[in-house]
Amino acid sequence: MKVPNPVSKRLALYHRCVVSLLSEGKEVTSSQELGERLALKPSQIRKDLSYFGEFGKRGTGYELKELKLSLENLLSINKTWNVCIVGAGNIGTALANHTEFFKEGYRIIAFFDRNPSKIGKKIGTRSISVYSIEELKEKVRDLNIEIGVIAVPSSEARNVAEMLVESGVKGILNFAPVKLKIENVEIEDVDIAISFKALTFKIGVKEIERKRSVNKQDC
Amino acid sequence: MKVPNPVSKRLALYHRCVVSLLSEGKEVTSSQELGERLALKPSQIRKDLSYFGEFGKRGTGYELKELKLSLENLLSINKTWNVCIVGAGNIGTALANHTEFFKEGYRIIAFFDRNPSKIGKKIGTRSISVYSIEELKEKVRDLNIEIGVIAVPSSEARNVAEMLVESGVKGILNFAPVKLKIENVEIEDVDIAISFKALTFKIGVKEIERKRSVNKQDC
DNA sequence: TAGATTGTTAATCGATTAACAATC
DNA sequence: TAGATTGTTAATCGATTAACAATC
Repeated sequence: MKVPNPVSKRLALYHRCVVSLLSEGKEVTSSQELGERLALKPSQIRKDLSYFGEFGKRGTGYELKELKLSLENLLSINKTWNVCIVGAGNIGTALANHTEFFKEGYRIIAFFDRNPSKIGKKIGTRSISVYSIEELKEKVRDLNIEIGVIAVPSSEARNVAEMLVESGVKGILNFAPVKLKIENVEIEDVDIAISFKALTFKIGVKEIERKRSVNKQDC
Repeated sequence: MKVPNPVSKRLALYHRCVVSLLSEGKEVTSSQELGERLALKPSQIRKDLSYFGEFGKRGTGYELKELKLSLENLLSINKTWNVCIVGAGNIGTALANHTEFFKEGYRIIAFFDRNPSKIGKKIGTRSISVYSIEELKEKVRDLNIEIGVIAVPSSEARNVAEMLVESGVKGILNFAPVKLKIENVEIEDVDIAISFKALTFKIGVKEIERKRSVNKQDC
Protein backbone atom coordinates (compact mmCIF):
# COMPACT_ATOMS: atom_id res chain seq x y z
CA MET A 1 0.00 0.00 0.00
CA LYS A 2 1.34 3.40 -1.02
CA VAL A 3 1.87 5.79 1.88
CA PRO A 4 1.74 9.49 0.94
CA ASN A 5 5.07 11.21 1.23
CA PRO A 6 4.18 13.82 3.84
CA VAL A 7 3.14 11.08 6.28
CA SER A 8 6.67 10.50 7.57
CA LYS A 9 6.96 13.97 9.02
CA ARG A 10 3.44 13.96 10.39
CA LEU A 11 4.04 10.72 12.25
CA ALA A 12 6.96 12.43 13.96
CA LEU A 13 4.68 15.33 14.86
CA TYR A 14 2.10 12.94 16.30
CA HIS A 15 4.80 11.34 18.40
CA ARG A 16 5.92 14.70 19.77
CA CYS A 17 2.36 15.64 20.56
CA VAL A 18 1.67 12.32 22.27
CA VAL A 19 4.78 12.74 24.42
CA SER A 20 3.66 16.16 25.52
CA LEU A 21 0.10 15.00 26.25
CA LEU A 22 1.55 12.22 28.39
CA SER A 23 3.70 14.72 30.24
CA GLU A 24 0.52 16.63 31.03
CA GLY A 25 -0.74 13.52 32.81
CA LYS A 26 -3.30 12.55 30.17
CA GLU A 27 -3.96 8.90 29.37
CA VAL A 28 -6.09 8.98 26.24
CA THR A 29 -6.48 11.28 23.28
CA SER A 30 -8.57 11.50 20.13
CA SER A 31 -7.90 12.42 16.53
CA GLN A 32 -9.80 15.60 17.31
CA GLU A 33 -7.50 16.63 20.16
CA LEU A 34 -4.36 15.84 18.19
CA GLY A 35 -5.80 17.73 15.24
CA GLU A 36 -6.43 20.83 17.32
CA ARG A 37 -2.92 20.86 18.72
CA LEU A 38 -1.24 20.32 15.38
CA ALA A 39 -3.60 22.33 13.21
CA LEU A 40 -4.52 19.25 11.18
CA LYS A 41 -7.85 17.69 10.28
CA PRO A 42 -8.84 14.76 12.53
CA SER A 43 -9.60 12.68 9.45
CA GLN A 44 -6.07 13.18 8.24
CA ILE A 45 -4.63 11.85 11.46
CA ARG A 46 -6.88 8.79 11.41
CA LYS A 47 -6.05 8.18 7.78
CA ASP A 48 -2.32 8.51 8.36
CA LEU A 49 -2.40 5.99 11.20
CA SER A 50 -4.63 3.64 9.24
CA TYR A 51 -1.84 2.94 6.77
CA PHE A 52 -0.06 1.04 9.50
CA GLY A 53 -2.74 -0.60 11.60
CA GLU A 54 -5.51 0.10 14.09
CA PHE A 55 -4.19 1.96 17.08
CA GLY A 56 -7.38 3.33 18.60
CA LYS A 57 -10.62 2.14 20.16
CA ARG A 58 -13.86 3.25 18.58
CA GLY A 59 -15.87 5.41 20.93
CA THR A 60 -12.86 5.99 23.18
CA GLY A 61 -9.89 7.23 21.22
CA TYR A 62 -6.22 6.37 21.49
CA GLU A 63 -4.47 5.12 24.62
CA LEU A 64 -1.50 7.47 24.82
CA LYS A 65 1.10 5.06 26.18
CA GLU A 66 0.19 2.52 23.55
CA LEU A 67 0.09 5.05 20.72
CA LYS A 68 3.48 6.39 21.76
CA LEU A 69 5.01 2.92 21.49
CA SER A 70 3.33 2.27 18.16
CA LEU A 71 4.63 5.53 16.74
CA GLU A 72 8.11 4.75 18.02
CA ASN A 73 7.99 1.46 16.18
CA LEU A 74 6.87 3.17 13.00
CA LEU A 75 9.58 5.81 13.27
CA SER A 76 12.18 3.16 14.14
CA ILE A 77 13.11 4.98 17.32
CA ASN A 78 12.52 1.92 19.43
CA LYS A 79 16.26 1.34 19.05
CA THR A 80 19.36 3.44 19.45
CA TRP A 81 20.93 4.83 16.29
CA ASN A 82 24.62 5.58 16.26
CA VAL A 83 25.25 8.83 14.44
CA CYS A 84 28.37 10.56 13.18
CA ILE A 85 28.73 14.16 12.11
CA VAL A 86 31.05 14.99 9.25
CA GLY A 87 32.26 18.55 9.65
CA ALA A 88 33.15 19.73 13.12
CA GLY A 89 31.93 23.29 12.67
CA ASN A 90 29.18 25.30 14.26
CA ILE A 91 26.23 23.29 13.02
CA GLY A 92 27.85 20.04 14.05
CA THR A 93 28.57 21.40 17.51
CA ALA A 94 25.03 22.68 17.82
CA LEU A 95 23.70 19.20 17.06
CA ALA A 96 26.14 17.51 19.41
CA ASN A 97 24.96 19.71 22.29
CA HIS A 98 21.31 19.19 21.57
CA THR A 99 20.35 16.89 24.43
CA GLU A 100 16.94 16.06 23.02
CA PHE A 101 18.35 13.87 20.30
CA PHE A 102 19.95 11.59 22.85
CA LYS A 103 16.69 11.07 24.65
CA GLU A 104 15.07 10.06 21.41
CA GLY A 105 17.37 7.30 20.36
CA TYR A 106 20.04 9.16 18.39
CA ARG A 107 23.54 8.87 19.84
CA ILE A 108 26.11 11.14 18.25
CA ILE A 109 29.32 9.24 18.82
CA ALA A 110 31.88 10.64 16.39
CA PHE A 111 32.94 13.71 14.45
CA PHE A 112 35.00 13.64 11.29
CA ASP A 113 36.94 16.58 9.94
CA ARG A 114 39.74 17.49 7.55
CA ASN A 115 41.24 20.22 9.66
CA PRO A 116 44.32 18.85 11.52
CA SER A 117 43.82 21.37 14.32
CA LYS A 118 40.49 19.77 15.12
CA ILE A 119 41.44 16.11 14.81
CA GLY A 120 41.97 14.48 18.17
CA LYS A 121 40.02 17.19 19.99
CA LYS A 122 36.75 16.57 21.80
CA ILE A 123 33.67 18.57 20.97
CA GLY A 124 30.69 19.84 22.90
CA THR A 125 29.28 19.16 26.34
CA ARG A 126 29.50 15.43 25.71
CA SER A 127 33.14 15.50 24.61
CA ILE A 128 32.70 13.69 21.34
CA SER A 129 35.96 12.78 19.60
CA VAL A 130 36.97 14.25 16.28
CA TYR A 131 38.60 11.79 13.89
CA SER A 132 40.34 12.42 10.62
CA ILE A 133 38.10 12.09 7.61
CA GLU A 134 40.66 9.57 6.36
CA GLU A 135 39.51 7.22 9.07
CA LEU A 136 35.86 7.60 8.22
CA LYS A 137 35.19 4.24 6.61
CA GLU A 138 37.06 2.31 9.25
CA LYS A 139 35.49 4.12 12.20
CA VAL A 140 31.96 4.02 10.82
CA ARG A 141 32.24 0.25 10.62
CA ASP A 142 33.94 -0.20 13.99
CA LEU A 143 31.53 2.04 15.83
CA ASN A 144 28.46 0.63 14.12
CA ILE A 145 27.38 4.01 12.82
CA GLU A 146 24.19 3.85 10.76
CA ILE A 147 23.43 7.53 10.24
CA GLY A 148 25.74 10.24 8.94
CA VAL A 149 25.14 13.95 9.23
CA ILE A 150 26.72 16.05 6.50
CA ALA A 151 27.80 19.42 7.86
CA VAL A 152 30.57 20.32 5.44
CA PRO A 153 30.65 22.94 2.66
CA SER A 154 28.62 21.99 -0.38
CA SER A 155 31.73 21.43 -2.48
CA GLU A 156 32.65 18.45 -0.29
CA ALA A 157 29.18 17.16 0.35
CA ARG A 158 28.98 14.73 -2.56
CA ASN A 159 32.32 13.12 -1.70
CA VAL A 160 31.43 12.78 1.93
CA ALA A 161 28.07 11.28 1.05
CA GLU A 162 29.71 8.67 -1.13
CA MET A 163 32.19 7.77 1.57
CA LEU A 164 29.38 7.40 4.07
CA VAL A 165 27.39 5.14 1.78
CA GLU A 166 30.43 3.01 0.99
CA SER A 167 31.02 2.48 4.67
CA GLY A 168 27.49 1.16 5.03
CA VAL A 169 25.56 4.04 6.50
CA LYS A 170 21.79 3.64 5.99
CA GLY A 171 20.71 7.25 6.18
CA ILE A 172 22.09 10.72 5.68
CA LEU A 173 20.92 13.98 7.16
CA ASN A 174 22.27 16.60 4.80
CA PHE A 175 22.82 20.19 5.90
CA ALA A 176 24.83 21.13 2.81
CA PRO A 177 22.96 23.19 0.22
CA VAL A 178 23.14 20.62 -2.57
CA LYS A 179 20.81 18.02 -3.94
CA LEU A 180 22.58 14.68 -3.44
CA LYS A 181 21.53 12.00 -5.87
CA ILE A 182 22.87 8.76 -4.42
CA GLU A 183 21.60 5.20 -4.48
CA ASN A 184 21.22 2.80 -1.59
CA VAL A 185 20.75 5.35 1.12
CA GLU A 186 17.92 7.44 2.50
CA ILE A 187 18.60 11.16 2.45
CA GLU A 188 16.85 13.90 4.35
CA ASP A 189 17.74 17.50 3.61
CA VAL A 190 17.79 20.37 6.07
CA ASP A 191 18.34 23.42 3.93
CA ILE A 192 18.39 26.57 5.99
CA ALA A 193 19.25 28.94 3.14
CA ILE A 194 16.25 27.68 1.18
CA SER A 195 14.04 28.19 4.23
CA PHE A 196 15.18 31.80 4.49
CA LYS A 197 14.31 32.40 0.87
CA ALA A 198 10.98 30.62 1.09
CA LEU A 199 10.23 32.91 4.00
CA THR A 200 11.00 36.14 2.18
CA PHE A 201 9.14 34.85 -0.85
CA LYS A 202 6.04 34.42 1.29
CA ILE A 203 6.48 37.84 2.88
CA GLY A 204 6.76 39.34 -0.59
CA VAL A 205 3.62 37.63 -1.86
CA LYS A 206 1.70 38.79 1.19
CA GLU A 207 2.77 42.39 0.71
CA ILE A 208 1.69 42.35 -2.91
CA GLU A 209 -1.69 40.98 -1.84
CA ARG A 210 -2.02 43.67 0.80
CA LYS A 211 -1.23 46.42 -1.68
CA ARG A 212 -3.74 45.01 -4.11
CA SER A 213 -6.52 44.93 -1.53
CA VAL A 214 -5.69 48.52 -0.53
CA ASN A 215 -6.01 49.56 -4.18
CA LYS A 216 -9.35 47.82 -4.44
CA GLN A 217 -10.66 49.84 -1.53
CA ASP A 218 -9.60 52.97 -3.38
CA CYS A 219 -11.98 52.28 -6.26
CA MET B 1 -3.98 32.93 -9.42
CA LYS B 2 -3.24 30.23 -6.89
CA VAL B 3 0.41 29.24 -6.69
CA PRO B 4 1.04 25.70 -5.40
CA ASN B 5 2.66 25.63 -1.99
CA PRO B 6 5.87 23.79 -2.91
CA VAL B 7 6.73 26.48 -5.44
CA SER B 8 8.35 28.81 -2.88
CA LYS B 9 11.10 26.34 -2.08
CA ARG B 10 11.61 25.35 -5.70
CA LEU B 11 12.10 28.95 -6.75
CA ALA B 12 14.91 29.15 -4.21
CA LEU B 13 16.42 26.01 -5.69
CA TYR B 14 16.21 27.47 -9.18
CA HIS B 15 18.00 30.54 -7.95
CA ARG B 16 20.78 28.51 -6.41
CA CYS B 17 21.18 26.51 -9.59
CA VAL B 18 21.22 29.63 -11.76
CA VAL B 19 23.93 31.14 -9.57
CA SER B 20 26.08 28.07 -9.92
CA LEU B 21 25.53 27.87 -13.69
CA LEU B 22 26.63 31.50 -13.93
CA SER B 23 29.73 30.75 -11.88
CA GLU B 24 30.55 28.06 -14.43
CA GLY B 25 30.62 30.78 -17.06
CA LYS B 26 27.36 29.82 -18.76
CA GLU B 27 25.07 32.47 -20.17
CA VAL B 28 21.86 30.62 -21.00
CA THR B 29 20.07 27.59 -19.67
CA SER B 30 16.93 25.61 -20.41
CA SER B 31 14.22 24.00 -18.35
CA GLN B 32 15.81 20.71 -19.36
CA GLU B 33 19.23 21.60 -17.96
CA LEU B 34 17.77 22.95 -14.74
CA GLY B 35 15.63 19.86 -14.48
CA GLU B 36 18.59 17.54 -14.79
CA ARG B 37 20.56 19.34 -12.11
CA LEU B 38 17.70 19.48 -9.68
CA ALA B 39 16.08 16.14 -10.45
CA LEU B 40 12.86 17.83 -11.51
CA LYS B 41 10.76 17.59 -14.66
CA PRO B 42 11.39 20.40 -17.18
CA SER B 43 7.66 20.98 -17.44
CA GLN B 44 7.48 21.59 -13.71
CA ILE B 45 10.11 24.28 -13.91
CA ARG B 46 8.39 26.00 -16.81
CA LYS B 47 5.06 25.78 -15.05
CA ASP B 48 6.46 27.18 -11.78
CA LEU B 49 7.96 30.16 -13.55
CA SER B 50 4.83 30.72 -15.62
CA TYR B 51 2.89 31.69 -12.49
CA PHE B 52 4.91 34.89 -12.37
CA GLY B 53 5.60 35.85 -15.95
CA GLU B 54 7.54 34.90 -19.05
CA PHE B 55 11.23 34.71 -18.33
CA GLY B 56 12.51 32.71 -21.28
CA LYS B 57 12.79 32.91 -25.05
CA ARG B 58 11.17 30.18 -27.11
CA GLY B 59 13.73 28.24 -29.02
CA THR B 60 16.59 29.59 -26.92
CA GLY B 61 15.92 29.10 -23.24
CA TYR B 62 16.56 31.40 -20.31
CA GLU B 63 19.20 34.10 -20.17
CA LEU B 64 20.92 33.33 -16.88
CA LYS B 65 21.67 36.85 -15.71
CA GLU B 66 18.13 37.90 -16.40
CA LEU B 67 16.60 34.83 -14.80
CA LYS B 68 18.74 35.33 -11.72
CA LEU B 69 17.43 38.87 -11.29
CA SER B 70 13.84 37.76 -11.88
CA LEU B 71 14.16 35.03 -9.27
CA GLU B 72 15.69 37.48 -6.82
CA ASN B 73 12.71 39.73 -7.29
CA LEU B 74 10.31 36.86 -6.73
CA LEU B 75 12.17 35.73 -3.61
CA SER B 76 12.42 39.32 -2.37
CA ILE B 77 16.16 39.08 -2.06
CA ASN B 78 16.69 42.12 -4.21
CA LYS B 79 16.91 44.01 -0.93
CA THR B 80 18.75 43.53 2.34
CA TRP B 81 16.80 42.01 5.21
CA ASN B 82 17.82 42.83 8.75
CA VAL B 83 17.61 39.72 10.89
CA CYS B 84 17.82 39.09 14.62
CA ILE B 85 18.36 35.80 16.38
CA VAL B 86 16.62 35.16 19.66
CA GLY B 87 18.64 32.67 21.68
CA ALA B 88 22.41 33.05 21.63
CA GLY B 89 23.17 29.34 21.76
CA ASN B 90 24.83 26.96 19.38
CA ILE B 91 22.34 27.15 16.56
CA GLY B 92 22.29 30.94 16.69
CA THR B 93 26.07 31.06 16.58
CA ALA B 94 26.14 28.64 13.69
CA LEU B 95 23.80 30.89 11.72
CA ALA B 96 25.73 34.02 12.60
CA ASN B 97 28.93 32.51 11.25
CA HIS B 98 27.33 31.30 8.06
CA THR B 99 28.76 33.74 5.57
CA GLU B 100 26.48 32.67 2.74
CA PHE B 101 23.44 34.33 4.26
CA PHE B 102 25.15 37.70 4.16
CA LYS B 103 25.88 37.38 0.50
CA GLU B 104 22.26 36.65 -0.21
CA GLY B 105 20.69 39.65 1.39
CA TYR B 106 20.22 38.53 5.00
CA ARG B 107 22.12 40.61 7.56
CA ILE B 108 22.12 39.19 11.05
CA ILE B 109 22.53 42.29 13.17
CA ALA B 110 21.44 41.38 16.70
CA PHE B 111 21.14 38.57 19.20
CA PHE B 112 18.71 38.52 22.09
CA ASP B 113 19.08 36.35 25.16
CA ARG B 114 17.85 35.97 28.74
CA ASN B 115 21.15 34.84 30.18
CA PRO B 116 22.89 37.80 31.88
CA SER B 117 26.28 36.24 31.25
CA LYS B 118 25.69 36.52 27.52
CA ILE B 119 24.15 39.99 27.39
CA GLY B 120 26.61 42.63 26.23
CA LYS B 121 28.93 40.05 24.69
CA LYS B 122 29.65 39.80 20.98
CA ILE B 123 29.07 36.58 19.10
CA GLY B 124 30.68 34.89 16.14
CA THR B 125 33.21 35.90 13.54
CA ARG B 126 31.19 39.05 12.85
CA SER B 127 30.99 40.13 16.50
CA ILE B 128 27.25 40.54 16.66
CA SER B 129 26.00 42.12 19.89
CA VAL B 130 23.82 40.26 22.34
CA TYR B 131 21.03 42.33 23.89
CA SER B 132 18.71 41.50 26.74
CA ILE B 133 15.44 40.03 25.64
CA GLU B 134 13.81 42.85 27.63
CA GLU B 135 15.06 45.25 24.98
CA LEU B 136 13.72 43.20 22.11
CA LYS B 137 10.81 45.38 21.04
CA GLU B 138 12.78 48.57 21.25
CA LYS B 139 15.81 47.25 19.40
CA VAL B 140 13.84 45.51 16.68
CA ARG B 141 12.19 48.82 15.87
CA ASP B 142 15.34 50.90 16.12
CA LEU B 143 17.41 48.54 14.01
CA ASN B 144 14.70 48.01 11.42
CA ILE B 145 14.67 44.28 11.91
CA GLU B 146 12.12 42.51 9.72
CA ILE B 147 12.97 38.86 10.30
CA GLY B 148 13.36 37.06 13.60
CA VAL B 149 14.98 33.69 14.07
CA ILE B 150 13.70 31.70 17.03
CA ALA B 151 16.47 29.61 18.53
CA VAL B 152 15.23 29.24 22.09
CA PRO B 153 13.82 26.16 23.88
CA SER B 154 10.30 25.27 22.80
CA SER B 155 8.84 26.38 26.13
CA GLU B 156 9.80 29.96 25.33
CA ALA B 157 9.14 29.89 21.60
CA ARG B 158 5.52 31.07 21.70
CA ASN B 159 6.35 34.06 23.90
CA VAL B 160 9.28 35.05 21.79
CA ALA B 161 7.21 34.75 18.64
CA GLU B 162 4.54 37.03 20.06
CA MET B 163 7.13 39.60 21.10
CA LEU B 164 8.62 39.54 17.62
CA VAL B 165 5.26 40.03 15.96
CA GLU B 166 4.33 42.86 18.31
CA SER B 167 7.53 44.65 17.44
CA GLY B 168 6.59 44.47 13.78
CA VAL B 169 8.66 41.63 12.41
CA LYS B 170 7.28 40.33 9.10
CA GLY B 171 8.68 36.83 9.14
CA ILE B 172 9.90 34.21 11.58
CA LEU B 173 12.28 31.36 11.00
CA ASN B 174 11.50 28.92 13.78
CA PHE B 175 14.02 26.36 14.97
CA ALA B 176 12.05 25.44 18.10
CA PRO B 177 10.17 22.13 17.90
CA VAL B 178 6.69 23.60 18.24
CA LYS B 179 3.92 24.52 15.86
CA LEU B 180 3.43 28.26 16.28
CA LYS B 181 -0.04 29.46 15.36
CA ILE B 182 0.26 33.22 15.09
CA GLU B 183 -1.48 35.79 12.91
CA ASN B 184 0.05 38.59 10.88
CA VAL B 185 3.41 36.97 10.30
CA GLU B 186 4.90 34.45 7.94
CA ILE B 187 6.48 31.47 9.67
CA GLU B 188 8.91 28.95 8.28
CA ASP B 189 9.87 25.98 10.41
CA VAL B 190 13.24 24.24 10.48
CA ASP B 191 12.64 21.19 12.59
CA ILE B 192 15.75 19.09 12.89
CA ALA B 193 14.32 16.55 15.31
CA ILE B 194 11.46 15.86 12.92
CA SER B 195 13.95 15.43 10.07
CA PHE B 196 15.86 12.83 12.07
CA LYS B 197 12.68 10.88 12.69
CA ALA B 198 11.49 11.16 9.12
CA LEU B 199 14.86 9.73 8.14
CA THR B 200 14.68 6.70 10.41
CA PHE B 201 11.08 6.18 9.38
CA LYS B 202 12.18 5.96 5.76
CA ILE B 203 15.06 3.63 6.64
CA GLY B 204 12.62 1.43 8.52
CA VAL B 205 10.16 1.26 5.62
CA LYS B 206 12.96 0.39 3.23
CA GLU B 207 14.21 -2.43 5.42
CA ILE B 208 10.74 -3.92 5.65
CA GLU B 209 10.45 -3.78 1.85
CA ARG B 210 13.82 -5.44 1.48
CA LYS B 211 12.90 -8.23 3.85
CA ARG B 212 9.65 -8.77 2.00
CA SER B 213 11.35 -9.03 -1.36
CA VAL B 214 13.86 -11.51 0.08
CA ASN B 215 10.98 -13.63 1.35
CA LYS B 216 9.36 -13.56 -2.05
CA GLN B 217 12.50 -14.93 -3.61
CA ASP B 218 12.33 -17.81 -1.14
CA CYS B 219 8.98 -18.97 -2.51
C1' DT C 1 12.68 27.07 -43.46
C1' DA C 2 14.04 23.52 -39.77
C1' DG C 3 15.17 22.88 -35.05
C1' DA C 4 14.66 24.07 -30.47
C1' DT C 5 12.41 25.37 -26.49
C1' DT C 6 9.12 28.07 -24.43
C1' DG C 7 4.36 29.01 -22.19
C1' DT C 8 -0.03 26.92 -21.51
C1' DT C 9 -3.82 23.66 -21.74
C1' DA C 10 -5.74 19.46 -20.49
C1' DA C 11 -4.97 14.92 -18.44
C1' DT C 12 -3.10 12.47 -14.77
C1' DC C 13 -1.61 11.53 -10.53
C1' DG C 14 -1.40 11.93 -5.53
C1' DA C 15 -3.02 13.77 -1.09
C1' DT C 16 -6.64 15.43 1.74
C1' DT C 17 -11.19 15.54 3.41
C1' DA C 18 -16.03 14.44 4.25
C1' DA C 19 -19.08 11.17 5.25
C1' DC C 20 -20.58 7.12 7.40
C1' DA C 21 -20.88 2.33 8.85
C1' DA C 22 -18.66 -0.26 12.49
C1' DT C 23 -18.09 -0.71 17.20
C1' DC C 24 -16.56 0.47 21.83
C1' DT D 1 -29.49 1.70 24.36
C1' DA D 2 -27.32 6.41 23.30
C1' DG D 3 -23.12 8.80 22.55
C1' DA D 4 -18.65 8.94 20.97
C1' DT D 5 -15.01 8.04 18.04
C1' DT D 6 -12.71 5.03 15.22
C1' DG D 7 -11.31 2.98 10.52
C1' DT D 8 -12.40 3.19 5.72
C1' DT D 9 -14.65 4.41 1.42
C1' DA D 10 -15.59 7.66 -1.97
C1' DA D 11 -15.45 12.49 -3.31
C1' DT D 12 -12.76 16.45 -3.60
C1' DC D 13 -9.03 19.11 -3.98
C1' DG D 14 -4.38 20.37 -5.33
C1' DA D 15 -0.01 19.46 -7.69
C1' DT D 16 2.47 17.42 -11.37
C1' DT D 17 3.12 16.01 -15.97
C1' DA D 18 2.47 15.28 -20.91
C1' DA D 19 1.44 17.20 -24.97
C1' DC D 20 1.44 20.77 -28.22
C1' DA D 21 0.72 25.23 -30.40
C1' DA D 22 3.36 29.46 -30.39
C1' DT D 23 7.51 31.49 -31.58
C1' DC D 24 12.44 32.48 -31.40
